[in-house]
Amino acid sequence: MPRPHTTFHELTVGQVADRSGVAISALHFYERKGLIRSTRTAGNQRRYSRDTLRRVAFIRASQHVGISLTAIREALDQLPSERTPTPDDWARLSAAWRTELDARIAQLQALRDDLSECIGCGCLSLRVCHLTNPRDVLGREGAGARRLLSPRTDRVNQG
Amino acid sequence: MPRPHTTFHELTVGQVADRSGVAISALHFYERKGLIRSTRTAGNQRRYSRDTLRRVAFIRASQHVGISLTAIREALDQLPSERTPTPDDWARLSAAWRTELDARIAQLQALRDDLSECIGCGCLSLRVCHLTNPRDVLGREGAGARRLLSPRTDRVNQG
DNA sequence: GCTTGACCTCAACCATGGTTGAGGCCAGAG
DNA sequence: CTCTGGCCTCAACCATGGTTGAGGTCAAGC
Repeated sequence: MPRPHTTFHELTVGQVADRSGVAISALHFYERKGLIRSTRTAGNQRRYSRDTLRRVAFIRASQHVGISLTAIREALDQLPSERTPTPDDWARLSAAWRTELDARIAQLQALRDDLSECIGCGCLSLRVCHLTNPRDVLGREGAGARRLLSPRTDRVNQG
Repeated sequence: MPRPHTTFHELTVGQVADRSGVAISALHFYERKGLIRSTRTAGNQRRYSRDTLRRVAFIRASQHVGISLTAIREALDQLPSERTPTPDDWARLSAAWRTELDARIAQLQALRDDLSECIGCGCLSLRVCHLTNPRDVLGREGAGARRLLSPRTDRVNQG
């Protein structure tokens, strides 16, 4: 079984796929969309640096929270491009995501509370109900958050 | 301006669109997907009963929470088919949705808390972190929840 | 009886987030 | 030196949630 040659610090696409639990096709897709990067061997094969595993984990985690790839890409673009991100760099991103999450949780809670009122009055339909009059719910997420949680095949990170 | 003839209890698709803030094309789409129903006039035009406004409001509200049309349809299928749903019928649905919402909020909170830990340790990537090891996050939502909140054009229910 | 606007159907198209398959290259092992 | 597994590209396809446009009908009003 001819296995591709790699140095200690490089991973093939297959290795990243195995270790991250993400399909090769998805990795290609993420690369096309600018979420991850690779170098190429003389034979035109992709090689990923180890921190790609972190990036992929970050991508998946973020998707779980309902964030679009575009938004995730924008977040990742904040990472330093010319050095390997430090734990501190990741911590900054995580902190930003926490804020995101707090906001989303607050929205859901507001919705839930409105819904409770609606249960009381049976009004779930018109003008009275905040739920159905959501001009005050906050900002712009665009389309594309495909799932809130739990995609069909989830086993990110075996190792 | 020839306006379609309607009785007091029937609404044209245009009226439903205006009052619900949902595009006519979306109403057609919902009907194809079985989320709403209409009768037809002799001239083959749709007529909606008034509780369609409630249904549409329910659909939009549910979409805001990230629930797919398929799931919404299944919920609506629980409504009595041969009589107009009562406030109580709607209350039962709303209660079910509240449970849904509670679960989603709990998920997001768990994710957020994991994330906070990750910030502490800078681990956001591998095996250690619950966030990236989500085999325990709960159930099956399938694909398709397109947005968590706030679509681009939100003005449901003017009247 | 013609115009006009609201409505109809059906097919094509858009974006997101991917997967699948065809056809081909590269490299290590026998 | 060939076989084979892993990788490559590119195009097509899938689902969700719709929108857009072409071409045609229906009915109120002048």
